[in-house]
Amino acid sequence: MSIIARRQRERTEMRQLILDAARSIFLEKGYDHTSIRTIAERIEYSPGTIYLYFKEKDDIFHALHEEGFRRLLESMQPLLHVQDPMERLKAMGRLYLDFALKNKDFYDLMFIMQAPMNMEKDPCNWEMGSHTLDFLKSVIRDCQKAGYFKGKDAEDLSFMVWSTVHGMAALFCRNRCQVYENREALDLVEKGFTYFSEMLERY
Amino acid sequence: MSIIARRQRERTEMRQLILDAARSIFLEKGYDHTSIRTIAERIEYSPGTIYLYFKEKDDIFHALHEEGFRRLLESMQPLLHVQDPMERLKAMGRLYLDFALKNKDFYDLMFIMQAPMNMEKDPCNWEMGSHTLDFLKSVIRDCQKAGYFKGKDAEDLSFMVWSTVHGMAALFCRNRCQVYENREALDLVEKGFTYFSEMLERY
DNA sequence: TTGGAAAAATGAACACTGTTCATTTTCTTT
DNA sequence: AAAGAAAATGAACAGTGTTCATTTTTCCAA
Repeated sequence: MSIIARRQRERTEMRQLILDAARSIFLEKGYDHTSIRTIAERIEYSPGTIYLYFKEKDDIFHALHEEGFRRLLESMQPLLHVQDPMERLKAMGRLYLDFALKNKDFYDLMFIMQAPMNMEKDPCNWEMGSHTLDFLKSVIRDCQKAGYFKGKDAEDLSFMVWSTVHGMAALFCRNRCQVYENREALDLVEKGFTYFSEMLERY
Repeated sequence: MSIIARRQRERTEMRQLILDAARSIFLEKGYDHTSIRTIAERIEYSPGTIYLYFKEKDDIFHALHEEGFRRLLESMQPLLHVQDPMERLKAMGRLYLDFALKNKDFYDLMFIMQAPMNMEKDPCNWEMGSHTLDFLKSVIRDCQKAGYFKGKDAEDLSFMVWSTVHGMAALFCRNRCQVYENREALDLVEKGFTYFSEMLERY
């Protein structure tokens, strides 16, 4: 019996080996400019071997997509210690932006990259995404119970809030902040989010 | 003399022929999945011919990038007839979003795609982009003169406003609205923008 | 310990990509 | 019609994702 167990273990180890190499190269060169051959070379295996562990290149992408969502969820943990709903909402925005700025390439992978966005193939991540979104909606509803956002629809509001932080993250990730000459991108995001927080609080 | 003139004319006609074909295929299959050979085949020329009119594939991208910015600027024309600054700001957001939703692929090309974002190569579009941004800032300053956004920095505010509409457009373009199951993406954007407009007005 | 089955890894091959360039075709002028 | 210039060609190169017949390694029973 122990042999099957070892086989299984070695299999997941090999998968992880590929994923680690792939992530490192993706984050360096981008998804499109990373070839299977390069990944294979990095781990000192032949290109064909990769296909024994992943059906296609997209599968590697999806595995990393999943890792990104796990990291995002983890980074949201501090929210559990914030009681006041509006403070919690603002903290959530901050943590989300922090994640994006500090994990630029993971963020790109998760929310910007043009990848096969089909629920069939990536049910786990859709679930994690949905959970995060559900959490956002519930925080917004808590705010409403506390007197904010009277008469607004929580779902529509959640989309607007998400759009704003995503917008900043996306402009940052794809270097569009450069149109603001002589301005530090990080500073723009910082100030922009501060204003948005104030707006939310007064809405 | 007339022959040189015709030569010149034929040259720009050929460029346009290539651009039209390229745009049509880009918008259908996306930049990465459009090959030079496909474009050549569409216009019934050999692949090599393309390279007599464009140094490389990226050059075609940049030409379309420019066309996109021309279209965006054009679609902003109605703003000249809106006097009230806050109405003008809201109208600007609407027109921007309309442009993004109706020209999904142009928008993607202009604001999302990971393309060589270097000012040296694309000075014209950086200029157009800067102008659009300058206009946004000036509208915001007009709002401030009318009593809105007291004590805020116009540039930082412009970044926040841009981020929000861009965020919606980007989530739309890259199919991330799908996490909202049973919701029409266009409806989310519509409601989201309405809320954002209200927030702006009260800020 | 050895034979053979099963699992794992290989790398050549296929059809595709962007790009280059010697060759051929077409046009223009003398 | 001949010579020269401009335009178009398509084969070739080095790269891509992916497949699969072949080889190597691992395993267990005899």
